[in-house]
Order: sequence, then structure tokens, then C-alpha cells
Amino acid sequence: MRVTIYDIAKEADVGIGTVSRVFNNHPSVSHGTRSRVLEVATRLNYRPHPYARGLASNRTNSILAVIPFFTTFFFLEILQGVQSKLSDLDCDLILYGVNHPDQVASSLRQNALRSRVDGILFFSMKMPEEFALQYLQHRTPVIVVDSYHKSFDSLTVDNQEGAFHATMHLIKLGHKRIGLLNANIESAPARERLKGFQNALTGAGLAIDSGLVKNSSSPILDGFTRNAGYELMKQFLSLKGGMPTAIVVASDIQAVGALAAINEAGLKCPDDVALIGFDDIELASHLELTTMRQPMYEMGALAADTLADRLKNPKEKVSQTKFVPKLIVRKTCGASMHRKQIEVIA
Amino acid sequence: MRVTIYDIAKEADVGIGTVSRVFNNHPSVSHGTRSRVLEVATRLNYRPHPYARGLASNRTNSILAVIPFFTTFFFLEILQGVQSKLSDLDCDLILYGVNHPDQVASSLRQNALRSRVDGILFFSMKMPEEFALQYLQHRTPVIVVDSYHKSFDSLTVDNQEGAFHATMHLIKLGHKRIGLLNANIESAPARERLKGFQNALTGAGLAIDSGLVKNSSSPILDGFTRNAGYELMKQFLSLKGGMPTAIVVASDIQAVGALAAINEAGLKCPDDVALIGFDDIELASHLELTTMRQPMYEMGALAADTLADRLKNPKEKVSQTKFVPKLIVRKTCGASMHRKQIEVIA
DNA sequence: GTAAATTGTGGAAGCGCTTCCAAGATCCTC
DNA sequence: GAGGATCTTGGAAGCGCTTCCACAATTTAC
Repeated sequence: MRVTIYDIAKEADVGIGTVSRVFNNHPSVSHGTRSRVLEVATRLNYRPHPYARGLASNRTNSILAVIPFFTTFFFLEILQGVQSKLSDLDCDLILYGVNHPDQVASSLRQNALRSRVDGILFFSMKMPEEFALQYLQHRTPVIVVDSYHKSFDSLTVDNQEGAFHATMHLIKLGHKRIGLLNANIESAPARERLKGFQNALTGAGLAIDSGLVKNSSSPILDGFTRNAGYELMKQFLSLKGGMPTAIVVASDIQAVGALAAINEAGLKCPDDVALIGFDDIELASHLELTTMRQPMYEMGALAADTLADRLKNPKEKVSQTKFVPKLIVRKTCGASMHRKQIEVIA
Repeated sequence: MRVTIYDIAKEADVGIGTVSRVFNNHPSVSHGTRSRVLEVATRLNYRPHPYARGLASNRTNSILAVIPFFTTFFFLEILQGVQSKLSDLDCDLILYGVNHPDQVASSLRQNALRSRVDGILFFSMKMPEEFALQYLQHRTPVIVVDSYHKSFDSLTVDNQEGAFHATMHLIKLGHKRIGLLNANIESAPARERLKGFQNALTGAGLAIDSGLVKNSSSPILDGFTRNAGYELMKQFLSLKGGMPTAIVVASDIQAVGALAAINEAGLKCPDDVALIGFDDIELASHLELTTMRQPMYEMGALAADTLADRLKNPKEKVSQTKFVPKLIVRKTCGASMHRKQIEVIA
């Protein structure tokens, strides 16, 4: 039979309340009693029953992570970050992968039927209002990562800053004719990256040539796809007025497509055109793609921390944290080794 | 306040037992009663409390997936496969990522303290005997994927078959001087792949030149690393007797390293040397690497199915399932488009 | 017609814990 | 030394469910 607190209590000659208190680190247990209980518990190989605990205390010691399965890039890194904090939270991680943006609602509904969690980490997707209301009502803490909702703590990447720095890097390298290979301008990240791009050019006294700004019209993942990058690059390649000497690409995955188009056209990167990406997906290092790195591990870890805070202080004001992407210089921007040194120092 | 079965029972004018039976699809509830209970439950927005359920029934409706975070390749695909079956199981997925092979035991220990699960999916790692015994004793069903343990159901990839087919592919393309870039021969997969390689050569009447078989001596991930591939490829490149015309590489990640070494030496793949990898990681398609694909999604799905069966029939004999990798022809093997057609048909 | 099997139902007991209240023991304070 | 504060402790009640036993109602068999 299973070892319960009653067994421990009997064996250690204390009450069940005391045993419970020991395992919840309640301060009002004398040192002697505590160590006696712990000794017995170890000897009998006692394991608290998490469900009994959850039922009695109305806590679950588990949190839900809702992540997209359709954008795979950060997934692992974010999870690693989250998990690194899990033991602090003393929590299990229940994972819900969403295969398509349209499935968010049905996934959340299923989860609501099945599990109770102390909090939710919600990644990279738009939280349906129906559920936002429900979570607020039930006081379920939600942390929104890489997305935004006014009622919840959120962690986002500063796309504008990132695009600004990416563009500045190209400007510093001497480029004057710089293009932007963007995603679907309907999406917030695309708009923010455009703004950063424009600010950098304007700030450097360069004119903005609207012919060198290409948006994807693809509805698929808002144009953040390899194929969208490929197609837009072909547009750049067939530009009447001549190609830009450098292109800021809104995401690495698009840059992968762009590189393919460049190779196909018999051109070389960075000799014929320099590229800088955004994200730093695993592929980027293999393709030697210069890019703006999103600190995914850190975001995962901070998301877990934020949730921990929120669980402690439910009333606290909602927080908005922005991460600034970091320039990772590789070869596609055409920066020499020497140049690279300078960047690192700067 | 929370809606409980008592509320439903009162409102629907039935007993709590009946309500419980309705939600457990117990057959002995009359149709009229059932629909009345369901109507009330919907109206009051009743949600069964999973922990109360778990406590009373001694089931948890959650399973644990223990996966390595250190080999990232299949991770997502496997999880997708697992998740596709989760609603059949009516289960939550608790995720435990292990950052280093040495941490398996401590991870499992932590989990044992925290959660109770109905079953465990254990991926790509060696199950420590201490826990194997414990799971057997507690009758916790365990499915071991991409690894082997005599006491548990296991799903593995037939490495020998895979390597055999890979080698045969090169032989069919006309290669006579074929090398094997292997991992650490201490590891089972490496040994199995060697055997498949040897069988293919012998079967085709080709001699095995031991100078063309290179094992990694790296203890890191048994030599299944980019760097190990890079180093071994350099050995091939500096071979006195001349390079093989084609090389079977034990994993895609090693092939990535090998390709880097080839490029660095100013050579071209497949013109100077043909390569075939193993795994079909995401990078492989981007690098146009011909490879033996491991059906990870399918393995995840089947693992979940197997666990479902095991939960139903705990006494059944332990099953061992082998998946055969599938040849994916891309460019690094030097097969022409025409040739590719033939392969697809064959 | 009666006895036996079948169907449908109610609700007590119990799953293993937390938490609260009551109370004994010990220590101050004046 | 009395009264009060503080520290420990025991254990009943209760968390929301499942499950089993009992029993009423109905059907079936003869």
C-alpha cells in the first residue's frame, strides 16, 4: 500500500497536521520534530500525493505552456528557459502545442475541460478574447510572450529597435542603397520592423526608396516563411533600377529563401548583395547569416519568473517587458573580421 | 463558488453517483437521465475537477514525456506525433527536458517527488536501472523510444537496415570506393550502422577497406556532433591512398560538419565526393543533403498508441517495434534528376 | 401468478492531503 | 506568582470526485 501522512504520523509519533506542516515548510515546527518526521519519511520512502495536495489546497503546482508548433524556431530554446526556472516554482510543465493559429481556441477549450493549472504561459499567438475574459474572471495568471494583451503581463521583443540596429549595421558598413524584405505588413512585427528600418535611414540622412521596400502579401504565417523570402528576393533581383547593395530581411527563415534565390540567380552573398536577418534560428549559424538574435532562452526564463511573481502578487500592476535583439555578425553582411571585432567592442 | 457534482445533482434532481456516471460514460444511465444531467451541466458550465477525479480514481490522466534537450533534431516532430494521439488518450502531457545525459536520474527523481503520471514516454536515452526497477514495481507503464530496455515496450529505428539502404544507394549510383564516417563505435547505433554498411558492400561483392571506415573517438554525444563530422572528414581529405568517391555518414549533424570541411578544402559535394546522411533533420533539406529519414512523427504517434494499449492491457507481453528509415534523395549523393525519379519509383 | 434476473439509481465511504481551531507547554512581564 | 503572549501540536473537517453496496423498479422466465 501507499505510504501516507498517517503512516508517517504514527511512526514518528506525531499528528498528521505536523507531518503536513513539515512538508510545507511551515515555520511552527520545532527542529527536533521536523527532523524526526523527515527521517521517518525517508525511511518509508514517502511521496506526497500531488493530487491530494492539489485538491486540498486548491493549488495544482503545474503550469500550462501554450506554444505554436507551426513556428518551430524558438520553441526548444524557450522551453529550456522556462524549464530552468521550474524547480524554483516547484511546478510541472504541461505542454500544449498548437498546430495552426486557428486552433488556439479549441486547444484552450480542451485544456479548460481537462486540467487545472496555476498559471499559463502563452507564446507567440493572439489570445482569443473569450479566453482572456475567462482567465481574468477565474484569476488565472497568464503571461503572454512574444505577443501582447493589455490585461496580462507580457514579454516582447523590440522589433523596431532590432530593425533599427540591423539597418544601422549595414549603414555603418558603408551601404547607401538598402532594401527591406519584409513580411506581411498587416502584422504588427512587420510594421514595427519597417519603422525601425525607416528611422535608421532617416537618421543617417538617407532617402527612403519605396521601391526597395517589399512586403509579402502572403497570409501564411504573415509571410514569415522561406517561400515568401524566396519570392520577394526574386522581385529584388529583377528590379529595373538595379538591386540594393544590402537588404534587411524581416526574419531568418525569409533570409534562407532569399539566399536560395540569390544562389539560383548565380549571384553571391555578400559580394553581390549583403543580407542581415532577424531571429538567429539554428540554421542561421550554419548558413553564416548575420542576424539580430532574439534572446529566446532568456525570455522563457523571465516568463517563468514573471509568472512566479504574479502567483505571489496577484494584485500587482500588469508589466510590459521589452527585449532588445542583439546583433550577431557573421558573413552575409560582408563585415570583415576586422569589422567584426569593432562591432563586438561597440 | 465552483460548480460541483452536488450542484448538478440537486439541479437535475438526481444523485451524485448518477452525475459521476454520466461523466464517465458509464452504460447504466438511462438516456433521459443522461441528457438531463448534461443539459444542466452545460447550463451551469460545470467542469470536472481533474485532481478530485485523480485522487478518487487513482488515475491521473496525464503522461510524462522525458526527452533530451541536448539533441534537438527530432524533438518537435516527436512531440507533434505524441500530441496527435493525446486526445484519444484523454491525457495531459507533462514535459521533462533533460539537458545532459548525466541528468536523467536526477530529473526522474524530481519527477517522482512531484507528479504522478499514468505512464511515461522515454526518449532517446538510457533508462537508469534504479528507475526501471521502480517503474516495474509500481506498475507504471513505460514506453522507450529510440532506445531499448528489455522490460519495456520499445520503438527503435533499424539502424542496420538504414545504413544498408544508404550504402546500397551509393553502390547503385556506381560508387565502388565508399567510406563510412561513423560515430563512436562504443554506441549501439554506430555499431549497427557499421554492420549495415559492411553487409551492403559484401553483398555487392565489394571489398571492405578498413582505411575508409572512420569512427569518432569523441565521448560527447557518442560522436554524433557537427564537430566530430568535421574532424573525421578532414581525416578523409588527407587520406594517403586518395579519398573515397562517396561516404556514408552516420548522422546528418555529422554530415553538416563534413560538408563544412569539404567546402573549406575547396572541394565540392557531390562532384568531388558524394555524401549520404542519416536522420533527415531540418537542416538536411536546406543543405540539399541526401539522407535516410527517421519517421519521428510516426514514432511519437505510435509511442502514444503503444502507451494507450499498455494502459489497457498491463499484462500483455512487451513489444519491440522497429522502424525502417526511408531514403530521401537530394543533391549531395550526386543522383541526377533522372536518377531521382528512378529511386522514387523503385 | 411468483421467483429471479436485470436495469437504474442514491448516497456513504474513502482517496491523501491542507487548514483551521483548540489546547497544552513554555516563556515573559510586572 | 498571576496573567498574557508565544510556540508547538493534534486532529476534525473538508476539498470534489469515484465506487461500491443497497435497493427500487422493471423485465423475464416458468
